[in-house]
Amino acid sequence: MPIRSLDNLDRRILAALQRDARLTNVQLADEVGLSPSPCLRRVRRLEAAGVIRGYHAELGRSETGFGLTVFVGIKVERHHEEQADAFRKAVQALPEVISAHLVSGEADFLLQVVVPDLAAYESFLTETLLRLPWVSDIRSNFAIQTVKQAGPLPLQQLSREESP
Amino acid sequence: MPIRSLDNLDRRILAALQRDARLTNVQLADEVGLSPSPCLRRVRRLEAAGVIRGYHAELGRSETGFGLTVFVGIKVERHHEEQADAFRKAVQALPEVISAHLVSGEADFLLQVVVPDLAAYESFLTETLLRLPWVSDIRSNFAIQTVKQAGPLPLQQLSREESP
DNA sequence: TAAATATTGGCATACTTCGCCCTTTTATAT
DNA sequence: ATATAAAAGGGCGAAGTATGCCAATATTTA
Repeated sequence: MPIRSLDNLDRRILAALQRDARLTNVQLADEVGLSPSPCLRRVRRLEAAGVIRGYHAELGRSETGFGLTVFVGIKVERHHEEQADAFRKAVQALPEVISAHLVSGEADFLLQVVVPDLAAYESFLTETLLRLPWVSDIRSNFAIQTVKQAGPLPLQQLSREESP
Repeated sequence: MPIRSLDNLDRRILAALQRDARLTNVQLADEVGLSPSPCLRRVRRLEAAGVIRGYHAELGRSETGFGLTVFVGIKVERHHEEQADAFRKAVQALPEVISAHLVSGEADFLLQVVVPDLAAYESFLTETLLRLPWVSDIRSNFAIQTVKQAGPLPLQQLSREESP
């Protein structure tokens, strides 16, 4: 599907939709300098190619009752592939975990967890995380202050020569 | 502005828009069981109250040329408030940093950085991060695999009694 | 340079948004 | 209980939007 890479118009479309996913196609077309028809076709193509993975409302965490964000480093016992896979699936299924990565360094996995408060985190830690199999160590790092959140991918940093 | 807290309809609206921010108001109204008018009024109210902070396209990272995600722990020299503030502003202004939190634990700040590749990260590290004032230690944790990304806030976990 | 291919723009129809106003429900005070 | 006030829901219509189709234009390839 993704036959060619992104040209300048694509990047401008992506940047605009990343900033405001509810732009009408007419507004978007106007902003990037196309008429609505080709603009919409490009958007559909980007969606089909997996460049655009979805459109999401960004919600205020404290406003929605998630007062606490915790970054959790988890070490697992030297993983055979099977175990690692089971662990990943288990983590993926936890609603409180909003992002999770296998990482290099101190921890094996780095999770971002959102909960209403410390009490909720305590339950989650003891009743869920600590009960996951193969977990050998857990370090909880509490977010004290949010400096930046949900920043856009810096498309303008890409070399301007992706599609000559 | 936020006079009352979220009722069940609000939560269903938020959940729907978090899943798909491009739902038409008619679709959304249908999904939550309202007619379009009151539905739109609720959405506008949620926006005005800061519960909905924006609508964003989620982009594929590798598809857009950001092959490398790095979680960076930064220690700063014992901070007076002024320094901490300057540091926060500096970090906020870096496009490569898509999220940043002041955290408890090992590091003082935890940054999520996206770059095209290791070469780009090397430049960013040496030319930007290491030149920030008051930095005493930097640990780079490379994302090897993404287990979950941009998960929705788990609204269904909230006690169903926020607004009786 | 010609043909093939991809991309753009215009147009028309169906659908959507959103202000206005009325009805219904819920809360408050006797 | 009942009256009253306040809040929320629903209907309607004008203006704006989405999107398929087709012709015109630009780009690539042989």
